[in-house]
Amino acid sequence: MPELAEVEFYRKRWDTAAVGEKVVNVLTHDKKKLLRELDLGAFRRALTGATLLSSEARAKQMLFQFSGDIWLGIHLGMSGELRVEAAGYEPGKHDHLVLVTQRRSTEHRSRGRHAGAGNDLDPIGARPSGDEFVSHVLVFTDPRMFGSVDFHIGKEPPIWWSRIAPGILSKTFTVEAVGNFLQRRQRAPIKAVLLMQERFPGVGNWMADEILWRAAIHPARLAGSLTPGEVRTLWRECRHVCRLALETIAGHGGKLPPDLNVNIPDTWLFNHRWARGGTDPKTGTPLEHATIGGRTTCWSPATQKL
DNA sequence: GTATTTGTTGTTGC
DNA sequence: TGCAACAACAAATA
Repeated sequence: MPELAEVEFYRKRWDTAAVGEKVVNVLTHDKKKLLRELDLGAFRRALTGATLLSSEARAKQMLFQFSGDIWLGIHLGMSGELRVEAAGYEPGKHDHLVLVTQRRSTEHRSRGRHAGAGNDLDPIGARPSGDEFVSHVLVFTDPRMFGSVDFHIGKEPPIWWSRIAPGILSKTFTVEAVGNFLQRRQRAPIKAVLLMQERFPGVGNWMADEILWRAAIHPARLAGSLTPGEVRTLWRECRHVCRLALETIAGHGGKLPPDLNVNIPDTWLFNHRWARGGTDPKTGTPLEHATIGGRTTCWSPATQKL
């Protein structure tokens, strides 16, 4: 599931629950894939006792900063999720990384931009009922194991973090930059080009379809065939969809109901694209599906023409 | 049993 | 060289 806004949603979940808390236990399994790059011993030793200071999401990646110059990077892959469980949670089959965190229930949390939010952020902390400690279990679960975990020690964030392309909502994401990129990829279908993270960081399969649908551009059009007007519309809808998705999906302080779709309006393609016999919410006409750029693609033939 | 899946990387060939 | 297409990764779900 996780694209730009879902990643931000999951980041907030961990951040909201556990910034200011100290890691008291690190549980891992699966050495083969997700944690393949890691020295598990060093990883557990370093993280145990470290306090979660802050976190950030960029594109589809997250970076959690801990005390002691420790950084934890997470990519959710195709099926990854971050959850927060109560103390005593028993990790399941696909819980590949589990951090047990703790703080004194009397401690005040100083937490940067969340300062002043207080205990009401934390349903467990809100009722300490005499307990000395508040505890959370941070779970990274990923059945398909396309995700990855990176561990880094240093004053600066890891190098891969700084190499993530500037966001679509940043100033460097200009019409010109988009136009130039589309020219370089002129022989590829626009759908495939929108999935390229070096220019459209955070855009995944459903966001690409949503953008093209709103821009009224057929996903199989070759990138080089777009008129200057279409390039401008595409640029605008990239920004629009990113902004809307972040507001709608990630804009609730990590407290959305578990079903991420719940607050997404019917006016989005998102809510119609998977249904068999789904219809375009703007025109009521049937949607079409095909594999374009190697991925399942949904579009509205009534408004997106070849 | 078959086909499908919201991501990324490495390989192959143009 | 640069770009485009595709297989592979793994496991759940329909």
